[in-house]
Amino acid sequence: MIKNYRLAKVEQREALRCGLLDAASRLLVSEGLEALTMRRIAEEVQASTQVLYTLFGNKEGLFEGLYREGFDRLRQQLEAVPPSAPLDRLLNLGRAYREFGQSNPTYFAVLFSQVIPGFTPSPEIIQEAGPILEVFAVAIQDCMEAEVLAKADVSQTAKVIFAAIHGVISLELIGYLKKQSDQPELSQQIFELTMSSILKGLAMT
Amino acid sequence: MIKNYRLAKVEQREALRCGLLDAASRLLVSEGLEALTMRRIAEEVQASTQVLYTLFGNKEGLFEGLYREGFDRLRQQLEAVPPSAPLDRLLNLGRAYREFGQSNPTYFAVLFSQVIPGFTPSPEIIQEAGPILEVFAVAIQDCMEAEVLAKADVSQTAKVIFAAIHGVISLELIGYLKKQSDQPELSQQIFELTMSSILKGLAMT
DNA sequence: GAGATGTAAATAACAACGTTATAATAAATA
DNA sequence: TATTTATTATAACGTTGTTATTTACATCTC
Repeated sequence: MIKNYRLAKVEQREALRCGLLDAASRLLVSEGLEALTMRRIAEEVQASTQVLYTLFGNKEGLFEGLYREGFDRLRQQLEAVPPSAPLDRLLNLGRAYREFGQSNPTYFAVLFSQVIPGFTPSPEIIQEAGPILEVFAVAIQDCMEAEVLAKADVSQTAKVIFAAIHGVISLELIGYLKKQSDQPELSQQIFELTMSSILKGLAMT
Repeated sequence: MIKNYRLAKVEQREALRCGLLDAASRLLVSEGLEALTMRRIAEEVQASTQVLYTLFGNKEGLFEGLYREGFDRLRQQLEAVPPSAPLDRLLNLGRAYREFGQSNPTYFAVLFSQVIPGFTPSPEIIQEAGPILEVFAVAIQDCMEAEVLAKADVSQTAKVIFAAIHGVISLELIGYLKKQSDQPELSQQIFELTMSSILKGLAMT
């Protein structure tokens, strides 16, 4: 009986935690980073700001939850890429990553831009990025075994490919790849060219 | 006489403007983004916050000045790269970019991270990035003429190379390329591997 | 030259933010 | 039942960007 009470307690607590994170997530997506204030989040679930501090400690703690959520969404989007020939799959993973950034720009900013001035993501949070790199790593491993990529350190290769892709999308989201006055240079072209180039380069021994 | 007074006025005004931007720049480098508040900047030159608003309008206006300064510093660092064989020069330009990011992480954040929640850089500011891409473009043009890179659209190629390099440095600065538990993976290795791979890929017809 | 005028600066205030001290309320323990 | 603990709501504090108000001052008009 007492145990049930306690269990209910922690469950309720966890539910409240999830509800707050969910509200924060919704605010982030629908109204952007500006709307993501402690008062606004609390108001969204009709609670006081105090609960945010008992559950998350401070705003950084709440952001850690958003990190996890963001990485999870990204991972799910990557894992939803259907199987295909090794190299095609790698290309499609890259395209899925781009699509994630474009459809969730605010989450992308939370994950990869420093949206809180003095806040550097903790080692624990950085470790949350592991599964994303892992998805790329297995696809790369397949490519190496199919001999469409040169055999090399898989982890390093994954980081190289991920970084290149990430660079294009970062610049694109800020607006640095927009056309300047003359011909309309499509960001997608740059993206595809970057992917094909880096893969070509990594295919050589 | 009257003209001299007016001239002196605008000169004084411009001097004050430069002084404020300089103070902001110093604060940004020495104490980071957290210290970059309107009150702190004004205090640094012993003035009231009001002058900041008459000269820059608001904080975003002041940040536009920092954008220009940041891009200028980056351009200078790139132009300081000594001439060498085309491909070597391109590699050294990449390394200079990396060095800029590592020695000026806060400026890097201003230029490429969205440090003000609701603020997207204006087209004018984005155009400030032109000279940087241009430095890469001429080096790439040389590489194409020397036939160490395949002939292609120079502007597009510049963006591809820049994006790949930028991706590595972005991830590195946030901390995502740090070693995870086992072998100490040097970020520099990833950087060099990314550059050589993308250049190899772009060398093929 | 004296008063009107318009501009820029200093001061103080405002709204909103993250955070915390205080007080009240519920629950667990003895 | 009494007491201690934990959690919440309320209100407040300090700081932020920004603005209203006042004050100083240089310029223009008569």
